[in-house]
Formats: sequence, structure tokens, C-alpha cells
Amino acid sequence: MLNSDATDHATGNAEIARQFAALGDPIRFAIIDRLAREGEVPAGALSEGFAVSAPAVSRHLGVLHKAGLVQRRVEGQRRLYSVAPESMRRIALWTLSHRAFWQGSLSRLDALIALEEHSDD
Amino acid sequence: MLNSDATDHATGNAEIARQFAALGDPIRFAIIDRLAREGEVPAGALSEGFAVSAPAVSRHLGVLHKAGLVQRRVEGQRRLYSVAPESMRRIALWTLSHRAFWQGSLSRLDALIALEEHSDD
DNA sequence: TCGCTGTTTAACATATTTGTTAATTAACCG
DNA sequence: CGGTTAATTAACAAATATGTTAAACAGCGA
Repeated sequence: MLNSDATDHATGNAEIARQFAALGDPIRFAIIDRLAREGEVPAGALSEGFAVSAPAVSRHLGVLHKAGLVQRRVEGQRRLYSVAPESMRRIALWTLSHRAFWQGSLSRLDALIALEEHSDD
Repeated sequence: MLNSDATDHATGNAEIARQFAALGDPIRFAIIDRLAREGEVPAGALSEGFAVSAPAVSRHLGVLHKAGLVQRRVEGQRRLYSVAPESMRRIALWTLSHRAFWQGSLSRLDALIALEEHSDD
């Protein structure tokens, strides 16, 4: 058991973990997936789309907003939500930093060899 | 409020959401990050690296295993854990499927993305 | 102003998650 | 066999998350 550095090697690991946690709920994941496809969607439309009450969706949106995954824009009485691009980029970057594990159909050993070969990133 | 299809448009959304949930815990995220860098690591070594007890790490590994994110190999009295490549690929593909949201601004990254450009959408 | 629509906050019950320590299982070695 | 190491499972407390309904807030328009 070491200090907290041991659980947080790279910069911003805690933040991306919180973003993954936000994406971990099926409803929130579906919300993000839908926003990424449809662009801006008002809260009310999302409530109709998912099988929980409007207050529940509202709080899910709050969680996503707090995690930095969505942006909110006020237009009249509606709140229009959309995906925050930077957050998606952060997640994509993380997957790319470990791309040796998913590029092609690599075995675990191949992945490690690939990691050795381009150790930059 | 529609039926459950509305919260699960694409195939396997529930599964990837569970994987995000597994990655959402800071310790589990750090475990995955470390396994992706180091390859196979026995449970005991992980326990030493993170600031919680061995049983706690063991259960985190169980969660990761159940979510399909890690593989377990028994060697003598040790259990060697490693990242399951397919799960990483699934997450990477999800980010790529929404790359319109993040590919805009990083030029060094654009080259990497260009390599994947032929694959989907 | 009043009522209507859109959305969030409050209050609360229930379920899940996470951590701890103690006990258990399994393999190794004298 | 008996002791030691490696890891998991059991039992339980505390914290967090999720859903509901009711109330509150805010903008729109007659």
C-alpha cells in the first residue's frame, strides 16, 4: 500500500475515472450516445425517450454535466443538452494510449511487443 | 417513456455500459491502466500497489473480470491478471463511432485517426 | 396576473457499492 | 503432516446511487 500516486500515475486519471463512472449507468450511456448522434436535445425530449421519470433524467443530466460530459444551453424555457467534445476527446485519447491492446487482432503478447516498439505516446 | 429498446439502441450497449461502470472506480481504472502497461500482474502485486486491502483489490478484480475487462490465468498459487483485448477494442470502437465530436482540433491525433478512417461509419 | 409548459430541487425509501477484518481455500515446501 | 504464502469468500457497517412523488422555479402567452 503506497501513497495516492500509486493509484494515479498519469495526469487527470481521477477525472477520466469520474467520466467513466458517469458513462457506466445504462441510461446515462444511452443519453450520451443519443446526444452524440442527434446533437442538441432538450431535457424534455430525453425524458420521453427513456423509461424513467423526468426528475430522474434531470438528475442523470446533472451527473453528466458535473462529470464534464455534457454542456447545457438555455433557450427560453428549454435546456438544450449536448456532448462536450473535450470529454469525448479525453476518453478517445485514453483508448489510443492503450491502442496496442485493441489494434488488429493482437494477442496479449503481441500487444506488449507493440508497446515496446513505439514507447512514445 | 418507451420500452427498454429506447435505452439500448445499438447492439451490446448494455455490455459496454457495464464496462464503463467497471472503469468508473478510480482503483479499478488504475488497475486496468497498470495492467495495460505491465501485462500480466499477480493479484498480490496489485494489492501492494493500491491503497486498499487485498480483499478489496480481489473484489475489484472480480468486478473487472465479470465485466469482461480482465482475464485470469492460474499459475501455481498465483492468479495472474491481464487486460482482455476485445474489451478494450469495444471501448475504442465506441469512441471512434463518435469521433466527429473530438477529432477536430488535435493535429497530431488526426494522423492516427486517419489510419482508422476506412473502418466504420 | 394567471395558467401552462418545461425543468429542476426536495424529501425520502431502497438498493448497490465499497471498505474492513476474520475465516477459508489452495498450492507449495520442509 | 504442518506451516507458510497467495488469494478469495463471508459477514457486516458505512457511504453512495437511484428511483419515486410532490413542490418549486422559470419563461411564455392570453
